[in-house]
Amino acid sequence: MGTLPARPDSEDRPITAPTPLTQNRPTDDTAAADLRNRLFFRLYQTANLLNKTGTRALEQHGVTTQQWAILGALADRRSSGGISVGDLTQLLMVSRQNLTGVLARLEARGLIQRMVDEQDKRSRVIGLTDKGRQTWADMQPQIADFYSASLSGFSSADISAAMHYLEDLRRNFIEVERAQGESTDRSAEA
Amino acid sequence: MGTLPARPDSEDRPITAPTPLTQNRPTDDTAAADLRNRLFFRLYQTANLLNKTGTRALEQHGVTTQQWAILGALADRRSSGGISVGDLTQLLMVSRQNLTGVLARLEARGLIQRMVDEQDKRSRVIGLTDKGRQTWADMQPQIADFYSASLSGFSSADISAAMHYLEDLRRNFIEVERAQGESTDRSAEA
DNA sequence: CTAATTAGGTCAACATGTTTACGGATTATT
DNA sequence: AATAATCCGTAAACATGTTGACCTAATTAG
Repeated sequence: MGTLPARPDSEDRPITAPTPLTQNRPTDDTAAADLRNRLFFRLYQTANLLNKTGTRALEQHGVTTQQWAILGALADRRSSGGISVGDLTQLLMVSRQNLTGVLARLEARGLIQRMVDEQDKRSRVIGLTDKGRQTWADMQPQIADFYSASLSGFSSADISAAMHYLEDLRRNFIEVERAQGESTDRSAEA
Repeated sequence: MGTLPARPDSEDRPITAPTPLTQNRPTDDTAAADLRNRLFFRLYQTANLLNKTGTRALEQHGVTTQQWAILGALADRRSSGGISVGDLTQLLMVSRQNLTGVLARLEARGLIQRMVDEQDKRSRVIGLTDKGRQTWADMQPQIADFYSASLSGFSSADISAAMHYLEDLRRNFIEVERAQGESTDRSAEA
């Protein structure tokens, strides 16, 4: 490692430089930009780690974080009747094409099943199989351990506050996504 | 710990068909488990959206969020002499093999260059090319717009607090990762 | 009853991430 | 000097994400 900069350790510093465009003007502007840079970089890093450590925590069940999220959604009481693919894409914030692949893998393993919705025969209702329910139950100890380890030092208030910030961020992202879709004219209808 | 199934969402209803679920009164345990579930699910959703909207925001530059992160790290003043691949993997929290691919793409586009470190000839020093510096400069307006839109409604204190929570979470994840590596004995190191 | 819309599947191309494994060069250790 | 450890590239297999395009079936709007 040696003398090269960029130390992710302890009290690390900004990752991206304050925009060189604004030149050296150590005003509130550059400080604010720096703060924003760090926030998004933290989000990027933390998300990478969530997938890595989360998948490894459930390694013995052969379930990735994405599959974990899907199984969790299906295990929810409110999903007892099953969830349509469309609702799932909106819930997980991923594309339909991507979800098809993950669902195919889960179906191949016998954890979920696809049934035609009798109300709307275009729609497929995704639901847990008995094996899927069993797998979900088996996962709980590892999930609990993962939560405890990952939230070490977090009080209930901390968790609540963190979730609140993430929720606001998510909501803004959704708005950004909507605006981007508009400019590119993807689903112009309103 | 909680033994009830996860509920990725509690506020956004539009998940599935109307399924009234006025059931047993939630104890503190289930409420705590619910809170944790939602936090991690929010993180998962938000990360998905960050990559999606972030990449699209920089679409005109053909730069993804990952490349964005790398260019930002290289543009940092502390990286003026370049960054080693090893430092980059630690900074971005991704594997070396993954980084090789992304760096190859950036190098093919002429945005970065790899040089042999004269101090340690095993090490490659990654640095921005002039074209990379120019691209980074060109990206700044879109980055600023993206930040503004994504952080709409966030005060400086909010950003700071959100970053703090993400940092704590990240630190815990790193600890989890270390523990996982120990148990599986991947990189046995003290 | 046509016509448009919607719900999903599928296929393809691509970028990103993981893992295991091997190899080559260099540096550090004994 | 021989051995070990480190840095990095490469390869393969896999899961995950994106986009675009095309297709089928079913529902809905005219």
